[in-house]
Amino acid sequence: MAGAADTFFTSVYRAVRAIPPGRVATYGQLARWLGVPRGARAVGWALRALSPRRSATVPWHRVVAAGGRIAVRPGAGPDLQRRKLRKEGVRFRRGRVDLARHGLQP
DNA sequence: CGTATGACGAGCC
DNA sequence: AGGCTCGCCATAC
Repeated sequence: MAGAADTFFTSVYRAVRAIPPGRVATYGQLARWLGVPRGARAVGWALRALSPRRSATVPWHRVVAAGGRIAVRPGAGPDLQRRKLRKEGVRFRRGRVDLARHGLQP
């Protein structure tokens, strides 16, 4: 059912939207969902391409790097993302998300 | 169509 | 533990 409009990017956004509040997913995990086990970087590329307007409709802050680390993004520090997650009740452990507690499959 | 890019990940030192 | 290198993938040019 993947039409021309249903690109990899679109799939990524849809997957990210499926992440429930208070939980997080890693880039690699999302890549697996999309059927591309080693496409973590591609997922990152998709989120990077997210326009400010679009980012308002995609819970990008629920996507973290392996080990619960906050990936370094261009033009913005990790503070914003940490704040958003914290607001959803996500706990941090030495600056990293506690995946055991907030991961998709706890 | 070949090269470069990047919000990654795993391995190695 | 912390930092560097290499591999992978989907776009951009």
